[in-house]
Amino acid sequence: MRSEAMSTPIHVADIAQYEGQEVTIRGWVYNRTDKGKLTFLLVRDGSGFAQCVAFKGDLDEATFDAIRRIPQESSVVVSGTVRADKRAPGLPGGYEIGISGFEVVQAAALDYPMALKEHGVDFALDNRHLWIRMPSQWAVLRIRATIMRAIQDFLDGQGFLRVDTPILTPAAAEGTTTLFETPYFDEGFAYLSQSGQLYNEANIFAFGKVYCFGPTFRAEKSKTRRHLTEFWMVEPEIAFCDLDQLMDLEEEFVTFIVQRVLETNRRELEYLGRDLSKLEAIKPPFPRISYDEAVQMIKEIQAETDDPEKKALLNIEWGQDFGSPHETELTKRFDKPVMVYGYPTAAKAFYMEPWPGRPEVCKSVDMLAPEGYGEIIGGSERMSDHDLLLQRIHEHGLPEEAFKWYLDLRKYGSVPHSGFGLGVERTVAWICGIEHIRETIPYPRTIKRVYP
RNA sequence: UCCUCGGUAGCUCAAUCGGCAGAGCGGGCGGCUGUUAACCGCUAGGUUGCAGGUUCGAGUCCUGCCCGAGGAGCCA
Repeated sequence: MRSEAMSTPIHVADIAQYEGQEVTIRGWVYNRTDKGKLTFLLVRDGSGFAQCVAFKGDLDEATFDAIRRIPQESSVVVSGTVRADKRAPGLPGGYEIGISGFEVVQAAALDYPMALKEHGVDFALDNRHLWIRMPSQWAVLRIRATIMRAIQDFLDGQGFLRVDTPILTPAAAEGTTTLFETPYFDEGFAYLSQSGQLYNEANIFAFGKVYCFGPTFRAEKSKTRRHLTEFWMVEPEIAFCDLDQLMDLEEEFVTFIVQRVLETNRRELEYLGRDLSKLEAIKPPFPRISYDEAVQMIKEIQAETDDPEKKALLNIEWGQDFGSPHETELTKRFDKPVMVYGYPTAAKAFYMEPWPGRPEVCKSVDMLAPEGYGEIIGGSERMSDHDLLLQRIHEHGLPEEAFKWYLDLRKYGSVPHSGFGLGVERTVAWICGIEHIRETIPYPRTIKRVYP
């Protein structure tokens, strides 16, 4: 056995740079295949997966025997010579290590529960702490990290200042959604934030362009593949910005994120089987259609549908918000995210600016991802007039006292301003092309799950 | 909260009309120099979600309950 000190410690991701050299990797045995006098170990080290090959004739008996018996997921230190071989699986793959030295850090217990095949969702999630070792989950979470980074790089590069907003907040800001409640000393109760937007609006008057980026909580009993009770949202807010400028920003932002993932994680996308051409097509301009046009399109789609069940689901009258079936059918007509603007005022939050000359419509915009992934962005131009905002607060039955500071923003130098929120997990699901949003966050929280 | 589907070995699933509880993977033992979730032989492994009921006999039929899934509503 050659001394480990003689070989270079490397990360599997860089394996191609070391062809012909003696190297050492430290990691875990993802899979083992025995073949007579030959044993293949697929070893992962966090940066990638590399095949290591042991040939009985090259090793002393004790070492070969140790390799042959090493249980799946054991932690190991492997040294050997890197060689190119087209047959070698792995990520990146195409290179393998001919084993000359082998050291066991810990032999894993034999009852490792994750098989190298499909698992039911419930079992996989019960074992999420182990599931993340699988290459599919590893790929998704690496792409998620790229997206988190791209979000910050884009906004920082555009002159936005990250200003953090509180997670513990006073009573419901919008009064529409159910919030998680927690006892708060002598103050009664505090609530986990569902949005940093109202604080962002205060922050732009100090910093111009800001964003907040953090976890968000919704206590709604939503049981779908698009919902989590804890999810991440980035919310930019911009002073002196109208709805058109907001849509310009949104499409540049989403394009930047998608292109960054294509540059950084091509390998991961390919492993996931993502159709890269669909992502490469994501470039401005994105289609922009009014709510009025969208309703018209949905009615046309409904008329063309033969399936009576689908026909019923697509029922819509002007004034109603879109449900998931409407969004799905609408986005199937486009190969880029589509921006739907000008929703009915009654269907949206109280703080949205009315459409000039059409008070029944407001200056809101939702961005719907293609391929049926649904809404990834909700945004609007915010109401800038103090008296109208106060009227809306009353109309919505909201406590004026709680909004005193928010109304102040319209007293001391009010300006037209706009902002939006982008849901990170839905964006990850769309870019990765995966079905369940719960695979896009390391430890998903749903109505039925807070473990592990 | 409502609708639909599901719960059988550690995992993924099968079990015909109500008639002996099965397979593959994973584990153990053995074989094979190129495996890609290898393959071949042998082997261990069961409170069929829970509680009742019908029946000579229930994984299967009936009643109630528990748990899970994804869809509606709500939203990102």
